[in-house]
Amino acid sequence: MILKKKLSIVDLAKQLNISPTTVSFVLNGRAKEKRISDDLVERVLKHVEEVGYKPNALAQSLRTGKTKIIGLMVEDISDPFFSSVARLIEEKAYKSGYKILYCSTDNNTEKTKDLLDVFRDRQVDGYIISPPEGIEDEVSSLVNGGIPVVLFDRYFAEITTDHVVINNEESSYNAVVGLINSGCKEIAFITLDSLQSQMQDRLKGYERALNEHSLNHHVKEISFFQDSENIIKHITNFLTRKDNLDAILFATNYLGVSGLKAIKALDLKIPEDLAIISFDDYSLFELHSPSITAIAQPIEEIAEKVITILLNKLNLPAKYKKNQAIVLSTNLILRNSSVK
Amino acid sequence: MILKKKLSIVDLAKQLNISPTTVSFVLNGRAKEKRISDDLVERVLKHVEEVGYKPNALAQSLRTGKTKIIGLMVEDISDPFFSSVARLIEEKAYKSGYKILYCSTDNNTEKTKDLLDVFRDRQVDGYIISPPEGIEDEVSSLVNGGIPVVLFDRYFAEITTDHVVINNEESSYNAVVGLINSGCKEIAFITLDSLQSQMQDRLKGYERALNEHSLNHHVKEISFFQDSENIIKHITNFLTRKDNLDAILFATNYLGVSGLKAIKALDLKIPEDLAIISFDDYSLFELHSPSITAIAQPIEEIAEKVITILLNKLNLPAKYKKNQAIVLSTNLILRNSSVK
DNA sequence: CTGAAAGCGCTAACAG
DNA sequence: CTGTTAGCGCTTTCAG
Repeated sequence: MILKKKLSIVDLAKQLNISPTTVSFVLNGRAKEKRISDDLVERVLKHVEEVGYKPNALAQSLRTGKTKIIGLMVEDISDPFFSSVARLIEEKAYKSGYKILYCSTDNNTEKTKDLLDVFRDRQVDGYIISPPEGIEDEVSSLVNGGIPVVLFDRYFAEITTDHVVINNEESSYNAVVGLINSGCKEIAFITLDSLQSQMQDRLKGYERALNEHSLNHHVKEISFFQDSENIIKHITNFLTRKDNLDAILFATNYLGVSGLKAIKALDLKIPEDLAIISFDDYSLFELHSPSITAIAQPIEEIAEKVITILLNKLNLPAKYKKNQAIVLSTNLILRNSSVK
Repeated sequence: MILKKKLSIVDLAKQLNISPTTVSFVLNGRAKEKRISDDLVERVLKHVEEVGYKPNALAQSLRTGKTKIIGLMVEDISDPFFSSVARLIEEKAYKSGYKILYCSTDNNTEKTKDLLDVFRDRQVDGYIISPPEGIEDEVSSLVNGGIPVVLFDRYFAEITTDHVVINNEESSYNAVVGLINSGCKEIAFITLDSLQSQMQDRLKGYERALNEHSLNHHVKEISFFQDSENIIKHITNFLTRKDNLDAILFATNYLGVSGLKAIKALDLKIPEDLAIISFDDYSLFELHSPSITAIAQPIEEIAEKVITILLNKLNLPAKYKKNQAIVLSTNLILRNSSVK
């Protein structure tokens, strides 16, 4: 079925006794424009079909400078939030003829810089990035170079970029207020020791809610760079030291999962001993006993916005597009873990 | 920091007053071989560093026919099993200088064929595929064309390929025997209506165990192509009709998750009313009440084998490599859901 | 309407 | 040791 020998456009031209130019025009749908006879067009198309000719995308890219490849850099593709978003982005990208070159950054600044180089070398047409700290300069220079970049999940306040994020501050504010209303007084916030915008905003929301109600702050910042084993240890330690807590808000899904494991090991009752809310929803939280209240991100909307903005930029000259900062709303899914 | 203007190897040569060839040789580490003076080598390297020159990977690829890109096709990147494997593969690939072009096949044969075309057009150097049914011919022609392909999770018995799978039959056999030993008599197997090898093998193991103990078969095959909503409905319906069941083995993680939801909705007690075992472990199963016994796949080993085999083939001429069929063992993690 | 020819940036024979 | 040069396969300008 599939031919061994790779045909080039020149081969086709020879076989058809016409010039490569003509073949190229026909293939690129510029026949009308170039006033090529319908007869010829059909003959070319038919022959292309017959011999199963496929243009060499590499040569095309080298010539046109366009690769039809989007570079997707997420924190960790095995995280359910990121893999779900990636899945949807992929789908929409393929529909528009774009392929995805992807990688996980591990939130590692140096690794990410290397990866950006790799992507640049391969001349990806556009970037979708959930950036780690410290790559402002690299992103800036991409943007200034007129290359489409969309950040998501977090962004850099200092530089102007397209980005789509959620209303992090409001989301954690609302979650904490919910806990307060259900009678909690000593509410902890377990988060990452991260300066990334989304983490800082979640922290702000938590603090604002507590301040408005004159409650004590209990913030536990966990280092991102460790395995779940260690995260559980740190949470366990925190919970043991702070034995007066009556509620916890987890800043990410995997902190939530690790937290649940710690709580289980400590044999604490949810929500009696500890009310729980976690950022990011997924099946685990629904099926847990008791079910876990979660701040669900609008995954589909995020993916939709990200890819729409990017495709738009890809198709229109840079000058016509101004940057978009999209802030989407989360959905607080009330379950049994947060009501005393 | 990053330069706007793209430098070519010819520019460098001019600036250094030498020929592009020399620059190319130095850059490709063939200086010694070509007996280029250490002095010159250093001068070139220094200059390259200074001006921040990066070769154009596209041109390199067009010239050499190598892209240093691996095409990764999984069933669904948002599935925790596949995303975990993908994560590990990615990491190892990058370490060897390979990038990953990925896509989800949705188990859709036509879509996969298209995707294979796309990958071929982009001249990926090698393929890692968890194949849907019906792409034997395409895989064959790739393999026959001398292109490195490694299948995983499933394979095609009819064609010889490198692949890494798990001992599916034995795994489900052992799981079912476990259920039988703990007193279960009416054991259901909830699986997909799939002819893929891994599904068929899991079914075989189930049937063999039942036959050896002269127990009744209760197989429910669910169509792959529907959302989880519908899967839950089908499972609910099945459980309602078959109200004499005392155990279920789920053939995949998401069937397991859907099953748990159905069971919860029906208010059945695990393991009293129904003992449960599911293929594929993850955090949900450990934290569930009761915790769910799972057949854990050796994710790291799978990724390790897959990428090792592929890199090997990539680096050695096809003739020297014979195909490897790796069968890895699973780990039955006994938890509370399977002991009556 | 069609063809010749000039590159895109790189590699590698081949010739000094 | 180093330079010239011919492509890899495609697009596109410019001339018919």
